[in-house]
Amino acid sequence: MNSSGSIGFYSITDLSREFAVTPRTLRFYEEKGLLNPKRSGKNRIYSAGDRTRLRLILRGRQLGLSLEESAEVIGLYAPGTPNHEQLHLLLQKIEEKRQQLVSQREALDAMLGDLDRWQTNFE
Amino acid sequence: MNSSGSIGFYSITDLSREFAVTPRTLRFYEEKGLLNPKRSGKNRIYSAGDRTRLRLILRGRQLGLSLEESAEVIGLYAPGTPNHEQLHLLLQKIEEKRQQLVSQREALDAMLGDLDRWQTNFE
DNA sequence: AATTTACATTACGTTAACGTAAAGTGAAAG
DNA sequence: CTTTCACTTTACGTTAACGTAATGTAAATT
Repeated sequence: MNSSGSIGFYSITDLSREFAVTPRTLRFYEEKGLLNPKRSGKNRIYSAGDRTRLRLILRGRQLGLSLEESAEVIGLYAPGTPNHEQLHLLLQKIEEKRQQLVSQREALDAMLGDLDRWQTNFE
Repeated sequence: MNSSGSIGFYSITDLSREFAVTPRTLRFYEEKGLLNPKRSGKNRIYSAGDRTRLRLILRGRQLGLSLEESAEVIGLYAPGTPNHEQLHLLLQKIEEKRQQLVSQREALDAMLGDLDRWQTNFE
């Protein structure tokens, strides 16, 4: 059943195609507790919520979050309504990553500086 | 001989302390062809050039370069005078990494957007 | 009925960048 | 002389995030 089931639900290949990851990746995320699709017999059925969750995981990946970190962030939205304690933790995580980006930018500048100096002043 | 040898030369612990890496790391970089210290008997003696090279490697690491990529960039300065073909490759590498940073920033924005939307519009 | 498709589970393999013993050497210090 | 550094080499171990078979099954297609 290729992208056919009732709207709002997806098979494992539906999602893997949409997000350009392998089914193995989705099963792996599930194994790690990041996704929890329903089952139709043995087959996995992903909801719109699962899909959004996946999007967040993959965005986290782009940012250099580990799956464990993504699990932390995503876990915030699992119970129901987010509470303030949890939101605080989330903002912390994000600030952390922002700092990393800044640090990387600095490293880039420094590296360019080094290379310039080396270029005119080799050895 | 703790940081004593003639100025401009360093033992393995000297460098590992200065750059906050373990001696193992320096040996590993050597094994991978990124460093080539002289020897005093069996002991490694690092020159100012080796030290600069190490700084570049570690900057590359901060930027998310693999050791292989760093090797590529650093290799440019190995023979003697850098040639234009090599400099072109270097600029390419750097542009690549800049793009990655941009992409990460976009991912960050997108993620913040998602989270905002989810916050007001949960599940 | 036979084949293909789409999925499943189990489980071993892979890569990067070191960590971590284990065992040995040469020089300096007590 | 013996202990202590500061090193060395050799080599197996570790973690993350999947890849890659191997094998099996239910459903749809031919």
